[in-house]
Amino acid sequence: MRLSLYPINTVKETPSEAEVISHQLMLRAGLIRRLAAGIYTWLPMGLRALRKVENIIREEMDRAGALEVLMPAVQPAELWQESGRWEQYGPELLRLKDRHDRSFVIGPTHEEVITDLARRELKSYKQLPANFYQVQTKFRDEIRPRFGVMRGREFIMKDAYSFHADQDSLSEGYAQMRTAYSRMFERMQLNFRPVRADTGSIGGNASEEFQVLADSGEDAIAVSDGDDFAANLELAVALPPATPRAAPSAEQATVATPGARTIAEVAALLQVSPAQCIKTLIVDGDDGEVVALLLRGDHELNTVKAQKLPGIANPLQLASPERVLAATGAQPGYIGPVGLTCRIVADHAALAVADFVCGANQRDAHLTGVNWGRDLPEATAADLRNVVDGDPSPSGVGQLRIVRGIEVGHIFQLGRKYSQALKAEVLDQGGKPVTMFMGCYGIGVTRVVAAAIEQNHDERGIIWPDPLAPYQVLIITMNHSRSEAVRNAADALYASLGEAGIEVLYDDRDARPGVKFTDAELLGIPHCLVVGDRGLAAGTLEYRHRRSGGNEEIPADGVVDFLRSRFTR
RNA sequence: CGGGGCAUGGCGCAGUCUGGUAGCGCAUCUGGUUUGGGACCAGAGGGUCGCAGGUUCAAAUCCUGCUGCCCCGACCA
Repeated sequence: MRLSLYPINTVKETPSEAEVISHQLMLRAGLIRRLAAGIYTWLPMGLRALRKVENIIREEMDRAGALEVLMPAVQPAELWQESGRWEQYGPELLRLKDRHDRSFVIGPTHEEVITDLARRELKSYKQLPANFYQVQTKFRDEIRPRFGVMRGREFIMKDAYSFHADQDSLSEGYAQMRTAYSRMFERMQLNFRPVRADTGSIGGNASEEFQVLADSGEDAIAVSDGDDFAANLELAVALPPATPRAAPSAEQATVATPGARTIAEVAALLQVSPAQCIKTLIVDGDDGEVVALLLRGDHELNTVKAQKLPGIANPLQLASPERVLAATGAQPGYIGPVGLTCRIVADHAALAVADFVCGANQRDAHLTGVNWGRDLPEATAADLRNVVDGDPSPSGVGQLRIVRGIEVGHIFQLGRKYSQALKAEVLDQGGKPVTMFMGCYGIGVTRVVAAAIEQNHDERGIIWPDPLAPYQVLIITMNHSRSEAVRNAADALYASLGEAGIEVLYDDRDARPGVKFTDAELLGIPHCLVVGDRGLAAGTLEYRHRRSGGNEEIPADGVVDFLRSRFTR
């Protein structure tokens, strides 16, 4: 591809709408353009990168034995009514009517369609297991699309669905997909982690997210620095402290703390660390009563964990101030566990504090020197908090670090939720109908491109990993219009690299060197060859490596072999 | 959906408070000089100032309504 024939310009100014780096660079480098909120056109340069991602995914899906299909984006409402999601899905599901007033949806996902296909086509256990996938445009009417293509409303997803006669086969298929996913992201040279995830409302036995690590990521994940353990923050287990609680050394006392309601205020006023305080949260129980949840002052409640406790309302709901007053005799800010009559559940860490500070259950007062067992009964222990940096890893090896990630893939075992709703059955060996087990495996293809940039850039622009680069090599000419020798040499080089099967972008514009170098860095093509009169005289070319910034003179003969030795794929 | 903000040429912005008929940088086009890190000179084109009403002799500017977009929050197989 000759840049002189490429009509789309790069841009110096950062468009004001772009907040994250990948979005800024994608606009500036001319990979995408916005059409409406969360809806983007992929320009040629961006599309080539997108195709690279798609093709790696296809190759690995095929290798894992999956079969590509293409399902419709527009789906009849009846299928969604049959699965129950017509009611459940909410406004994120884009609904529309055709001219006959029949209801349709623009598919945000394809469980219904694929399950419908499976129940029509799959009749016998002998046809199982089967795995169908597609690379296709989805639409989800996100509340707040943002970060460009990272969280768009329309996006391209690879979604795969596997069908099995029993749970064992599903587990096996799931494991295969897990392997395939790891291979894909490794081939893309992304720094990623498979992360244990909450199965959420969908249920099922196992679920993992594939997270590309990046500071701008929307998800917090806990990773061990000692092994490959990684879990979504919602799910990461906080182990009970290894050291036993210290013996009481202070007497319980009531102190006046007028106006101090938060842990930070109380700790500052009393000159203690937040870790010496215990905070008490009153939430609704599932029986009309309230429950007190206790956390160490420096810890945060993990709502997913709390919600799973028996006796707690789901979804988790903080009790109203009136109910708090009725249950404790005090207002939020001055509540403590001493003397409470409601059920009390304490985080392991909260139970490990001696001589702690807590609310006194009366206005403008707190208690100090409080001790479990002596001043109040030992409470029920549970894991209630978010893990924090430095917590021991649940895997038993290493400490946890909290990092941020971009969820690019999600695999999970659906079980029979959809196959039951849509009656997708096959006959087993005994000729009896059995409901199929399903697995579901997604990758946000468009999001992967943004994530790759998020992880691979510098202040000058994109640094494509070799396998994702729109082009492998960029040729830049110096003095293009004036030097016939340069032009001829570069044309010949362009032709020969092309013949060698290398994907080449050729900057043959009549532009100043600075313009070309700056664009080269913005576009991020990994390998660059500079053709100029200087080198031609000596029979050399200048080779530049985008990532390392390296710069070397190489013999013009044997460029192809030289480049191949530098490709990292 | 709640809170905040923005809307002026392709992009980034000024002008709005204090009404007087639109400007800067980048980009684009023409000619010339330049050419190994975003050149310079001269010239040119391009905007019903988001839309609709209203006030006024006069509205980008004041008032009302609407629309779109951005940010924060709630939400997110």
